Amino acid sequence: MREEDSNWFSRWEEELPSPDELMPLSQSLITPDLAMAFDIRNPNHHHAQQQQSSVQPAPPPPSAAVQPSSQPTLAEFAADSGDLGSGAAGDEPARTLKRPRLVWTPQLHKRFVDAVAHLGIKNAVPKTIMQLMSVDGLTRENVASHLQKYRLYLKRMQGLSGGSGGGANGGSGGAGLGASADPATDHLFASSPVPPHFLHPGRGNSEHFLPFVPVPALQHHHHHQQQQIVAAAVGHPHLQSQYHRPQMGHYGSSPNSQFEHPFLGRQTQQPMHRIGGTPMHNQAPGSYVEDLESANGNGGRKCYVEKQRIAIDLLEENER
DNA sequence: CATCTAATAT
DNA sequence: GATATTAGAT
Repeated sequence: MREEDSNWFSRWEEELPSPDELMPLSQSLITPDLAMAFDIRNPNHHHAQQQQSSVQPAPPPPSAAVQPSSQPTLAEFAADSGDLGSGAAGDEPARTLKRPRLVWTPQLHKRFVDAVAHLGIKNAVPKTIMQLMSVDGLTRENVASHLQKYRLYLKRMQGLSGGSGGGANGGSGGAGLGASADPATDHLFASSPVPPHFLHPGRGNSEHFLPFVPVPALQHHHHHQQQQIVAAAVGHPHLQSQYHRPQMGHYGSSPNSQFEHPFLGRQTQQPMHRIGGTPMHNQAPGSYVEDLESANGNGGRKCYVEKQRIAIDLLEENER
């Protein structure tokens, strides 16, 4: 028995770069006004690794409300200029904003996984996932696309860990680091632990937690000035794919730590710090999910999306 | 209309 | 290579 077996998990996240540390070198240097101005001037094409602070998916209400206390929004631009020479220039529908490619950072992906875990495979559909994640700028398509890939990843893992046991990587319990079926198909996915239920739905034990989440309507409160600020990480397709993946034969060590990317965005501002000074951190691989179950499981009864959303936020706070 | 899967485009 | 977008079916 190697302690590694139980250690790799407690540290898996610590190795992830924290948003603050990842802060590249821009972001808050840009004032909201600038960002806005930039936004309008963004003719087309990716090449703009800028993120939108308050991107309105469809209706662009001219609410030029510039909030001085904008959260760490990004606005990371840089060499966005050079479009590919030509392309479609000319028309720049301010109404049809084209957002930059979303970059799924490990943190963002983690939120995604948490959301799926909290919802249960059954309710984990693009729309609900997106809602639970509450990341500004995230669209249903973003999630759908990612979900599609994620499902394929899970499927592959099921195949490898189902039956033979072997070693796949750490076994079914821990999907994530250690070994992936194909290092060429999943990079990101390996950065987040995969709840066991994902691998065998209807197997193992607990059927599921959330029997059915009504998910009626999320935040439809009349006054919602909570313009989440995103921050979805966006970047250059080419720039980001510069790093390689020297991870091939790694065994119980630091599998992934070369992930360096933008930051992830948060939503509603939550100046809250630790809770009551109870650092109950270090959750075991299995207990991290259980914690959730108690929150929404049978004992907890049905909860509203809002609650779940909060749950995710808190969870992240704890696991940090 | 939302979702899923596969294929294709950027 | 990672995402986005599309198509066709459910």
